[in-house]
Amino acid sequence: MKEIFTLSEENYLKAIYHLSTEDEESVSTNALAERLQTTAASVSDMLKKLAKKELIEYKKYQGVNISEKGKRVALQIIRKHRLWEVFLVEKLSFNWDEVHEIAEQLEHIHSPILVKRLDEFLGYPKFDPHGDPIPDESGEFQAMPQMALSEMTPNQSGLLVGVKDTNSLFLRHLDKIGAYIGAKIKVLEKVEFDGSVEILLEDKKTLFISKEVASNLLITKR
Amino acid sequence: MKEIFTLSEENYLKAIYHLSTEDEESVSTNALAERLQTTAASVSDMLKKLAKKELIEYKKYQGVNISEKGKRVALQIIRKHRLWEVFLVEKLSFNWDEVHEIAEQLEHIHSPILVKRLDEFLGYPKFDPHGDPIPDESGEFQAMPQMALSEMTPNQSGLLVGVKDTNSLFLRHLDKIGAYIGAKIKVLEKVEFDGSVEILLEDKKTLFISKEVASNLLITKR
DNA sequence: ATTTATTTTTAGATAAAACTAAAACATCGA
DNA sequence: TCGATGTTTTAGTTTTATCTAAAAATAAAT
Repeated sequence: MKEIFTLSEENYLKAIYHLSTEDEESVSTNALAERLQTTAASVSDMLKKLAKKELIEYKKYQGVNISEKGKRVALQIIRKHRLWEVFLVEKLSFNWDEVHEIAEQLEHIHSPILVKRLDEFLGYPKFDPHGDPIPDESGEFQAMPQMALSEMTPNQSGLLVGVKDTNSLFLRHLDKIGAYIGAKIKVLEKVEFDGSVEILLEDKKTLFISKEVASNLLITKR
Repeated sequence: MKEIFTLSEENYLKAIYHLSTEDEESVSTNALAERLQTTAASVSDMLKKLAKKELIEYKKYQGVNISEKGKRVALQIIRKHRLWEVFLVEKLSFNWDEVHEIAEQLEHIHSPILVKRLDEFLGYPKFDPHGDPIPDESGEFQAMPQMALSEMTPNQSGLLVGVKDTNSLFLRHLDKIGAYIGAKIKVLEKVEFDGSVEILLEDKKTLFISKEVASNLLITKR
């Protein structure tokens, strides 16, 4: 007897989950309204609904925290989103900057068996094309210790494992400079003046990365 | 500037299209209500909406006919439905009796490029797992001349190219007796008494097919 | 050709998810 | 501590897609 949620409820849950992992604190109404491109009033309405279904813990004027139940639901949606992204890139040869909107739709397809079969078809991937971990059926995922490129010091090196921003313009910029998930990156020098970083990419090519870009690249050591 | 339709509108259009190809005449409100498991009142409401968008031709109390525009939209949804069914069966190893409900959801994903890539990935299939033709991007499809097995006469033979009913129980019965799309079938004898048919399947095995089953199997000669 | 039965449409309500405007609450600075 | 400011909630609408009950139109039957 699997409980079914509406498109809206699913999108709210996902947003609440993401915002609560970004900040440690409870999520504010305004932050949600901003994220979901809607008004605080609409958010308020929906929060009452989600609280009644025990998907969130909510006290008026105090912001929300996602409940265990809510987290389970959110992680399954995220699982589907990321699996579909892998499918689109690996099987349908989409570029990694083109898959987000389509996956936003596909993530709401309800069929546990479909997800299972898709996972199998894709060879049980652990990360999506942007380097984000894919939760398993019980919501567990591997979180590697990672840091932003902008926080590394000269002579440290590691692998590019993820991006913070998944904006299309940003991703295409990465394609252009030859950076991809899995690439080896070594920090050569940090420029005091503008916060940019000089790196060695794949032991082949040196280049300068702006502060903005560097802070959106996630690196794991070895 | 592609016009977007709601889930409901798409489901109505598809139902109207299917009902108008089944009967030659215009589609009645009640038939639609029955098909969509809703009330005549709801159908009446929706018909006004679809008519205003010029997706159907509608005169009060006279039933509906689908317009050219409506047909275009319906055929694209049907295209998506059937492509996804091929994907589920060919790539995710679903059985042909399991794919309908999932494809009912997937058919509403809006992304022309996705459909194109999926079609390519599947090798431009012309028929879905039940033998139904897949319309191309402009809505054209190959319609083979076909007849129900129950209408064939002894000694005629042909290939099983489709099923009328896609009910799960029926399809699993076909699996059990070894009948599949593409199988060669020769009519040996027709039994007067109960309308059943004795056939030779794949030049290997003879068996009796009930009248009910025979009338749901579509055969094309040679 | 009327009456009866069936089908279809309208009228009025409901539920979900959004909105605007206004009221209630919280917080921070003086 | 008490306003000023900003945040959040409530109240009242709107839109979409339903529904039930009743009215209107069509079709069937005597």
